Amino acid sequence: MSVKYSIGEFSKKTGLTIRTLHYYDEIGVLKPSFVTEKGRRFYSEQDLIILQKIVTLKFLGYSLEQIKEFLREDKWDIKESLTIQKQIMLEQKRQIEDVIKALDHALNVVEHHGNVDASIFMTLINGIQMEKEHKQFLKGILDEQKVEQIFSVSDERQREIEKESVGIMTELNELFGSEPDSQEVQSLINKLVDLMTELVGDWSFLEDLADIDVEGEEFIFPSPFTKEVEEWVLKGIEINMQKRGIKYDGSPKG
Amino acid sequence: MSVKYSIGEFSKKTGLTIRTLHYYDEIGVLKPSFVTEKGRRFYSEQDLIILQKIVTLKFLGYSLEQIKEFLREDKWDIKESLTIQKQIMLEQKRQIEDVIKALDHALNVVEHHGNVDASIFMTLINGIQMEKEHKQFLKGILDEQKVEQIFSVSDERQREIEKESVGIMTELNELFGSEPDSQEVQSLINKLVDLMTELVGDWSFLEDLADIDVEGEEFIFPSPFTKEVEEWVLKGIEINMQKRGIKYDGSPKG
DNA sequence: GCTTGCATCTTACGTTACGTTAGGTTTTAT
DNA sequence: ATAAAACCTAACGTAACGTAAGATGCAAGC
Repeated sequence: MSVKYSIGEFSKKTGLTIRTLHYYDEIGVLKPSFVTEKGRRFYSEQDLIILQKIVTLKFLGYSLEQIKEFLREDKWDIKESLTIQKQIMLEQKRQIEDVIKALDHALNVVEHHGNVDASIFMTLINGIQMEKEHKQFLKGILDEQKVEQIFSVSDERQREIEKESVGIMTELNELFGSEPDSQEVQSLINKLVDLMTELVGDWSFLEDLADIDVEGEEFIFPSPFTKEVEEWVLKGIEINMQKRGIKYDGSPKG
Repeated sequence: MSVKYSIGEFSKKTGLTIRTLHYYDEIGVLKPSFVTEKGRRFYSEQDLIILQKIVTLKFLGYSLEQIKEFLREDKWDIKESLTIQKQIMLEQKRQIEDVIKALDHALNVVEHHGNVDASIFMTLINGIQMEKEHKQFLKGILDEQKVEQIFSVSDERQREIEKESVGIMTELNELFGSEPDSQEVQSLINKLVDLMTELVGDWSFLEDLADIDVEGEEFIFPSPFTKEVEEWVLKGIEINMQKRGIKYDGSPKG
């Protein structure tokens, strides 16, 4: 037989570590075609071919357990298997793209503002993170057209809004303690409400939302402010809404 | 204090399992703000906010160990951290895209031919998998322009070539045993050589390659045939080359 | 006060694909 | 013969939990 390679040679030839070859032997995905009485492993040309398959299938994202089965019976439905695998990979890609988008927007803000308050930062990321689920969630409540309209703002504009919003929130944070109906605070809140309005169309759907019983699922919207600052800001928003002639009850639901 | 939630309630509110909360407590990333003498955990509103951060940072792909540090000192350089993270995610995305491309091409072939011989299949995937490294490798040997020219074939055409090649390889496999210089075999080999020539421009670079000492790194090109079939096919190629008036020595290098 | 039942606790092993010592044996080279 | 490589097995470590198993705790009904 052609038991050509010691494990060291085989390792160099394949680029896999000796430990990996030991492991493959152990779990039975590739046992060397010859083992001496004293336990030394020797691999053949045929083993090289099998390993080639293993490496290739690993590249496609299959687990060693799956690969083991594939090698056992070469009757596996390649087409179905590939299709499933592609679906899995596409899903992973989508997730990564979401993450990259969030990182991108976050960087956009950070590059403009320098280091930002952690809570505000988290709110920003969360908004992006939740966009899809949020959208899906709203589609179950409102009509689809409206939801699409709400989220119709361009990516570029969204970045703008994010930057400005973060700036305003930061300023609000710093103004905490002053009068909620002061000129300065009201001006900021005005801008913030305008920005949010641009982002979500109008806020009337919030009233629809209020009717829905979300059963402790308030975890969806984290606040960018501490408890006290939030109450203070809410007071400011209430005043602002009254000035605009819109009823808005910011008090917590009993 | 506001020790509002038992672990069960907290679990429902956050969507994380009790086990996960136990684990976060264990590794110190989130310890409940109150624990009874008998060990019962109770979480506060503040804990909710911290957990919100944890979940958000996890979404961005950070490890719990990193998150722990981030939470400890809120002086972390957000910008640098985000930039690094983005690079990591982009790299992951690239890798997944390579896999998807390979799966895609493979499916393209399988859908056209039905289940294909495993070895041929592996060769196909491997060609795609290795494309980048291969390209990089060749750039170290040949001039860049030539390398680019070699890989200039369109994606669509590449799929065509792959389908046809697989078909020919399959037929060759079935014809094994007949005379290498028969009309049928030579016709197939002719087509195969033509296809390969289209894919890689011309083969003259193979001669340049022969001068390079690759030191046991032949693992790069797996064969789509078994040992015997390969020898038989090589004989056919040799004959074909002679007919074309090109010297080609398919015999193994001593 | 007692039992039932649910909530919660700790302990600890399983998962994936190896990396990394540690300590002993075998083969090869001098 | 002896030293240096090469190789062996055994076993723990990794990340982020899932999944029992078995022991307590606690509120409610009898």
